Amino acid sequence: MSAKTKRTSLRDQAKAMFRDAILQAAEDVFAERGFHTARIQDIAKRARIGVGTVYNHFDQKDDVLLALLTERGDELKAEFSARDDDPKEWEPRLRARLGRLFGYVEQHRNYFRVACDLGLFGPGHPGLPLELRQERRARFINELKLLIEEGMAGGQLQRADVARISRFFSGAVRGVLEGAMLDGITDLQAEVSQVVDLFIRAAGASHSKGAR
Amino acid sequence: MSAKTKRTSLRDQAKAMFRDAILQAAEDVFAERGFHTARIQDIAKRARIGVGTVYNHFDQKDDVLLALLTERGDELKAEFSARDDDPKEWEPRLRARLGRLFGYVEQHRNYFRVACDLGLFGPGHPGLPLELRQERRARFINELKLLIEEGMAGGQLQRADVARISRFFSGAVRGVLEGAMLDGITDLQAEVSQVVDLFIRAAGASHSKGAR
Amino acid sequence: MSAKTKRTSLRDQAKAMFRDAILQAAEDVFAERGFHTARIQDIAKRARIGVGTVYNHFDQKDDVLLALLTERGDELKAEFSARDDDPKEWEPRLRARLGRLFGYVEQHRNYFRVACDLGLFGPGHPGLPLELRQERRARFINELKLLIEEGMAGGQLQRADVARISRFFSGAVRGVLEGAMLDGITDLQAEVSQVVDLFIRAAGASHSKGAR
Amino acid sequence: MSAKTKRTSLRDQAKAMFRDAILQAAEDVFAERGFHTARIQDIAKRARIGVGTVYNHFDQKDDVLLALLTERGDELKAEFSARDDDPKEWEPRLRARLGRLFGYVEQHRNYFRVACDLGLFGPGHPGLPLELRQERRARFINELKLLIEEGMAGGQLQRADVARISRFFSGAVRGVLEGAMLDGITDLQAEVSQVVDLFIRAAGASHSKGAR
DNA sequence: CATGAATGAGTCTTCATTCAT
DNA sequence: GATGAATGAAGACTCATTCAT
Repeated sequence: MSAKTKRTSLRDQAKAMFRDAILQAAEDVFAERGFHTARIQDIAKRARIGVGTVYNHFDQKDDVLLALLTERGDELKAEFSARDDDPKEWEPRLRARLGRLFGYVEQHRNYFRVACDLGLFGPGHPGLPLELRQERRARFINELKLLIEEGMAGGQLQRADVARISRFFSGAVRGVLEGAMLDGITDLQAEVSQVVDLFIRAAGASHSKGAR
Repeated sequence: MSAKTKRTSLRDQAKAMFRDAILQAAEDVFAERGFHTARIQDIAKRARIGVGTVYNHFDQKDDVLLALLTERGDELKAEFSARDDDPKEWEPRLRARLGRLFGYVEQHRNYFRVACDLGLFGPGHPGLPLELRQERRARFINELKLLIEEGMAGGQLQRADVARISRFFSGAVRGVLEGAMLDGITDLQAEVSQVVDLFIRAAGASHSKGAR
Repeated sequence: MSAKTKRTSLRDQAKAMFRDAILQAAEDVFAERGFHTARIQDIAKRARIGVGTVYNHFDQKDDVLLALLTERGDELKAEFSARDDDPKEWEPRLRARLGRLFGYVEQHRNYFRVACDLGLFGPGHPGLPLELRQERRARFINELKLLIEEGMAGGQLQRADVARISRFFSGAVRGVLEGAMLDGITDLQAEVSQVVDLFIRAAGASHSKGAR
Repeated sequence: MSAKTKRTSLRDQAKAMFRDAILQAAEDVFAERGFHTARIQDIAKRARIGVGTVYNHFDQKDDVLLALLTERGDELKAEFSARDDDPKEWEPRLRARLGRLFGYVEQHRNYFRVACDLGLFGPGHPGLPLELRQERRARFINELKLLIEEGMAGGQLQRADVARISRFFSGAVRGVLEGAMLDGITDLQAEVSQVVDLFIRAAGASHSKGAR
């Protein structure tokens, strides 16, 4: 049984390796050429495998993108999610969580470019499964809304329309990340504190400002 | 000669009408289906003309997009540009200019969606003429940078890294516009004042805050 | 209006010519290589047109076959159908109708081969729309059954299980046609009388035999 | 040596079992989906083995079909062939031999469908090795021709063009078998006597008819 | 020898572009 | 200049075949 288990395990490992290689290659190719312009052949070549192999792991081109957005998106969300060892105070917690988010983006720039293009923040490129586009955006924005609501409930942020604030803030985050990468800035971490500072001053409660 | 001039003029008018119809149709179709997914035939059908006619006015599909982004982009930029009758004070001037920007977007939602997708703010969808993407973004961002620099020079904004601030602010503007449209908000004008308020509080000089 | 009518008519004519050329080419190519082995490219080349043109007239490969079987099948059935100037007597009528059928097959050998392959008589090649296969066969067999029933009602044929007789006879007809063509016989018409003679002797009423 | 012989024998048995399972699966799958539409994978799955195993027993897909047609065809021919204990009289002998043929078809319906499709009687589906198609047909038709010639020589059948008669009769046999199966008739044996009766009346010598 | 994942040649189908009317 | 059918290059996807385990 041990032998069989081991063999199966090896197969699964190999399978996972191919799958990962495909996703990694897709990440790069999609980022470079865009989803529609990218050819399966390009992905296969980048992954140093045959075209058919891609189809052994994914039913269609769309599914490669879907898997990429879903899996990397899960990781991204996991980074941004609250953790037990996060600071108790709201503002430091925001800094910590956003720091992890920026860190993940720094490590997965190509995924981030693709995800932005495909609707992580905004409406996303049409001509793609609508449900996918909406679900992607909702997950990130909702997480952000909850965080903002916490801030308002805790008195760190002024009471205001949460949807409005989160549109403003999520946009700012996107602008900072995309802009920084476009401007050739490599240390995204360094941008975190500025974004948080600006946001706190923008939406923070008055006494918070007075404290400065 | 007068007759000839007149006839030529009529021809030009007719020509311009076709051209406009094509651009309008392209705007709608690109917004609905995305540039790559949209077919020339779709645009022609929407414009109620033949495919060949599109090619009488544009050399290739890319050029339709190029013209759309260039011409609507010029209009957008014109709206956002400073005007003689703008308020002299910096903050009211920002409100006025941003108000016109939001107004234009409200009137040309489809163009805005396409432009966002193609690089008005960010890197834009790859697989398109790079020069176009960069030029688009640059024009808007530069205008914004100038405005921000004015604010810093005039003391209305804290001295800071202009590029950073403009990445933050341009992103926020995009987030508010795209988000509001996604959330079904029809009166974009109503969002202007909130965006400016948040921005002023975020980046404004201390006495500015105190003044509130 | 006349001009427009004329032009439309010309266009329609041209359209029909392309369509016919495609069907004719398909008939030949399908007969030579079989439906599955035939490539759209082969059909296009045989018709001296571009691949895309095939798709301007038919949605998919299947539809070319469908149109071929339907249209030629209609013609075939029309030949076999009763006509006003057919002899009143049953047996001469059978000879006349079968004669026309054989004549049509002689003129459209390739269609006949394809149709046989695809279910004119039998179950037809699987992997094709089932409804199509069944409908094709039914049309011919039903016509034959009616004719046989007439013969029984009129006393020219012995009373018997119509389905059985028609299976026997339709098979014989197929065997004679396919076999004759395989054996290199060019004058199919000459086979008609033998088939009818055999059939009459096989299934004819006793007095019919006695008459001989 | 005995041990080795035995072991080899077991191996051969096992090998034969795989081979048979593949042919049986192929028979079913080809009948259901048609040769071209059937995938090796389908056959392997139906045989509950791996794809590679199919290739351990057959060089290519074509060879599976070839073996199927050859081996089942041999069995079919063996059934139809004359046997020592066949009746001495020609007509009863025909009944006996055709009875065994129908019996074999009843037991191997799927093979029969495939064989019909691929040229047991007629030209068969093109796009396959021509030699195979012709050889298949020839074997059955020749056997039939010999039988018919015997009948003519013995005076049971009218003197006539053997090729013509055999085209008629082989077609009728095919029509009865395929038609009966299509019409859902399970007892093919019951059809034998009717086919023979019809054929004898059609082609039998006059006194033969009178004898009835 | 069984296995099934890897492979890439082969096809259908789409759609930007051309051009005769 | 408008039109829309013709065109063929390009790309997604399939599946027979190979081969490492």
